[in-house]
Amino acid sequence: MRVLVVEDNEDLQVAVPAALRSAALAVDLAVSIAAADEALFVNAYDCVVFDRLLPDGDSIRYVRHRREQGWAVPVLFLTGLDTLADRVDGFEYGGDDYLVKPFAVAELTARVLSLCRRAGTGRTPVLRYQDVEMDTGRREVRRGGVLLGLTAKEFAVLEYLITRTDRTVSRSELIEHCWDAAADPMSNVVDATIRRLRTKLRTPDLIEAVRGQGYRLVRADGA
Amino acid sequence: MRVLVVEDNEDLQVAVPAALRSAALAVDLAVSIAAADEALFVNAYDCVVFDRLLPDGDSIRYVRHRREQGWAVPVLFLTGLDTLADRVDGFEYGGDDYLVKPFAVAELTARVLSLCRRAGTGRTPVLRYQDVEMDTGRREVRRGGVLLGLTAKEFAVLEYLITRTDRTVSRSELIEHCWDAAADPMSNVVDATIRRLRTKLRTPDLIEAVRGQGYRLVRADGA
DNA sequence: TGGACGATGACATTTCGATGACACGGACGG
DNA sequence: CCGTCCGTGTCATCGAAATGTCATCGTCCA
Repeated sequence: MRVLVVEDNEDLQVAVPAALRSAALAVDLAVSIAAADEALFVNAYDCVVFDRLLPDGDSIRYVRHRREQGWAVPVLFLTGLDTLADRVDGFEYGGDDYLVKPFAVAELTARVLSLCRRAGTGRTPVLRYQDVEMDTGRREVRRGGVLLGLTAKEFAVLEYLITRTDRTVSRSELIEHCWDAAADPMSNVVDATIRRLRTKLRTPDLIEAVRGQGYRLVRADGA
Repeated sequence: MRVLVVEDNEDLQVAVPAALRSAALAVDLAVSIAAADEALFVNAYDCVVFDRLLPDGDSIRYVRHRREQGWAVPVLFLTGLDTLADRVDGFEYGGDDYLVKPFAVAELTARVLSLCRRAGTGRTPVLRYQDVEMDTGRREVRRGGVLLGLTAKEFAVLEYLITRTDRTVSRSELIEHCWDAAADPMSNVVDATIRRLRTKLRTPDLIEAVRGQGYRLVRADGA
């Protein structure tokens, strides 16, 4: 899951991405509406975190504008203006959630995860595939009850695959959703991550490679 | 199925063809309208993906021009100009579909496949010929319910034949639609692929050779 | 009966995924 | 502040699968 954070406050520019990354999200940062527009132009995000007030304007106006054109990516606004009127504005103008400063980064993380999930295959806090259980809230994965120590990237990739069981997912799709803008689409990062995942899962063929297409988890009915 | 991608952005020049190829499409690349015109003159394509803005002009003007001459190949425009007015323009001037940047390459692939299919046998998700079923979305082929492991080329050739049941398809036509520009029309790649297909289909005469003409699938009513 | 054409199988080449070794950088603890 | 560990990305290499090439054989028809 990939998130764009649009924030001009220097403290939050550090804290917010850090918190989201530790939740296995890929995070890009933009410091203005113009920069955000550019990033949204180039990449596919699963969620956007907008500060209300940015150097080049009020982000609500921007989001409203995009919504009118059918843009559907979930948005969470951060704001210090905590009046009820503003809160209403946030929702009316295309915001999906709202967080009033000061806020706990943990809370932000939880809300962003929820928004990402909402956009995807219907909010499931615990994902299952055969005897693999992913607790997306705690960021824990168990295989047959045994806790596997997955890293953030491994978690992100497995989550993406597991929410798309039975579908083949291309490398570029994985890069697009599990890595941030710094990722090189030509490298074999995905391969490397898949390999580490397979090792930790202790069953290499749980994740199947589809030659020329990508990877997939096959819905195994009986087994 | 063969697709022409017209794109001047270097990142997309890599990513888009890669994604389409992984969907078993043969892809050629042009970097300008002039190059595209040349390619369209020389080869037959099942679909064209046009970037809106190219170094030598707006591709919409070009497509409109070609449409006026009766040109009917499906076109998908990629654009960053996401105003409603532009969207309308895209359709009015001969575009069959429209994708606003940023887009997920998976989405692009899905739309292109859909356009290719629409142009052919009118959007059939599952193609059938006798007891052969092709799931074009999933890229799977079954014979009497049994999954056959077809490779990308085999799939492409069978798909082309099956959507033209009862018609004889020449080798050059197959080369043109299932291979990219690098293919040598004099070689017997087609023969080799047909042979492998026959083997996997387990019935050699399912694909019939027409001496001096090419190959065809015959609509067998009783059998 | 000879020649053109398709079928076939062996083999060469290319492509792609798997793998392990290593490099880099940030986090953390001493 | 330094050293170590861990997560992550990169690279070279290997091997298997896919694809392309070639020589040969069979067959159909003039």
